[in-house]
Amino acid sequence: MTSAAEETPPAPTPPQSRNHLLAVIPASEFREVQPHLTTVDLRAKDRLSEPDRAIAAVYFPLDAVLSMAAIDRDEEAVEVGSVGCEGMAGLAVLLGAEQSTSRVVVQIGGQAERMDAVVLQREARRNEHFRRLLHLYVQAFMTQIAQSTACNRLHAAEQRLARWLLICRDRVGRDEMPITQQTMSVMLGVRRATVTEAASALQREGLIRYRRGVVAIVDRPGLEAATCECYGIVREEFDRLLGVRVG
Amino acid sequence: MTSAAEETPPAPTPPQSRNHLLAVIPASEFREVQPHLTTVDLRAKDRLSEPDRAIAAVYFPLDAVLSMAAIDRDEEAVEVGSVGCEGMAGLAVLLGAEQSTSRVVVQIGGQAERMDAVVLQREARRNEHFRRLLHLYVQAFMTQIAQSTACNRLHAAEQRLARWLLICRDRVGRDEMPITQQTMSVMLGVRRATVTEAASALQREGLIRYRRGVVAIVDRPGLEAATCECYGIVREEFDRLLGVRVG
DNA sequence: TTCTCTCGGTACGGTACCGTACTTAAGCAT
DNA sequence: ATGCTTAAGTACGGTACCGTACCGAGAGAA
Repeated sequence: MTSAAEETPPAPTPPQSRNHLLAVIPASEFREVQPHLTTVDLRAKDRLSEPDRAIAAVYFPLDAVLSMAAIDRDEEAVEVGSVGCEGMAGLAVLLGAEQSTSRVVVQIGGQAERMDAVVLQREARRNEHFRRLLHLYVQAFMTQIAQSTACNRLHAAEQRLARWLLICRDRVGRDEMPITQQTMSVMLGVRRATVTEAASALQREGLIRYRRGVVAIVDRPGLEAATCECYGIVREEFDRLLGVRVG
Repeated sequence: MTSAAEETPPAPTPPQSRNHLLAVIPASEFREVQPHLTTVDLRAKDRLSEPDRAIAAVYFPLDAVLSMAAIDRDEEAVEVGSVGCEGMAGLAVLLGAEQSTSRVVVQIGGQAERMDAVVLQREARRNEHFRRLLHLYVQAFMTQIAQSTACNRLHAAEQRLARWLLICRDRVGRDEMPITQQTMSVMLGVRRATVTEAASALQREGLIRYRRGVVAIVDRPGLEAATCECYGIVREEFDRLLGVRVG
């Protein structure tokens, strides 16, 4: 979205999709997949799949951000990974499982392409590039979860909040994000009061700015310096595997 | 290993392999895969793959237990998942990535079947059941990591130690395990002193017994009651996906 | 306007850890 | 036996969280 479209020469072709996975498969395969995609509007807090219930469809976010969360039986949830325009939610379907133990919720509302679960399985079988790309995404997503496992054990709340904000920013593609401290506290697995303390520290350092229900990143390099290496490790791995140039 | 083998009728056929993934694929496919397997002896602390280095081979443990660990750049490691006779180490290869950001170390020495990385890719392509099974294992392994992400955030060291011991026991198939508190502290991402405290609490409660370098589970149901639900959630998911009846 | 609801700031005691460091003891080799 | 190496127990002050609770303020609705 450049502000002066007529100055820059037109891109060779406009991307097939705002979702990166759909954008980079060959045009011939995209044409096979496209008829099975439905663009849907997702609202924050919508639940797209529940633990131990069949997954009806997979989602390729365009500008929505989804969150995969593991839950305790008392509904206590912690985010294990997030999905934006770089990926797809519903990997269990791809891997031949019809359900998973985690929940997918919409974290930031927006659009996504929806595809029926059985259609995904069929298309992944038929289209080699699509299948390969999705498999690489599985590996990238595992990297994300694995790093969070370590991060949750080793790093302080302020660092993890900084990481979470950076990840979210990359997914959503904007510096300003509609999100409450309550939501962040659930994602990070800490008290809301801890988020307040960490967020006000980051604001005091001039890295973010926030008001009721909205957080904005004002100094991205500074925020990257304030977070742990987990952010960079995962980001580089996404880049290496998928060539995603997010953010 | 029953003590009176002559009393029980012989099993219909002896299993193809002590590794569950290799055991349950059809005989015809196993015959294709078998020539590419090499049984190797692994010693504790051996490293089978390193972050950001090409993965040369995948491993199907027979009685060894492997550990996948995410690492901080200061060599600080935390376990993100473990692999025993129910699984395979080297999933990145299966998914088309030639490396991953984590390290695989031998946690408990023993035997494993080794298969060349490129051979695995070829065999997975050729043998449908093998491929499907491995994909289900990827999903199960992701579940394991995801649950650890939450567990590391929500549960106390004593519960997590109990869970770790149960998982390890299931993998190794024996109640007595050669493992030091130092090792456990790294796996759990806590101080050794914290492991000492948690382990002596479990011993005081009569759930485990240990001496220098060896831990034994003496009351498995009790230990299951002492751990968090994460253990059961992951175990049930392995069972559901792979029909693994471990332990 | 005012009402209501949700969001964010703050406080207070409690605790489960942490880093560090020293001691004791087990197992092994000489 | 003797020593050496490594595992495990213990201690002590410090801190980053926790649970809970209350309060003020922003924002949309009446």
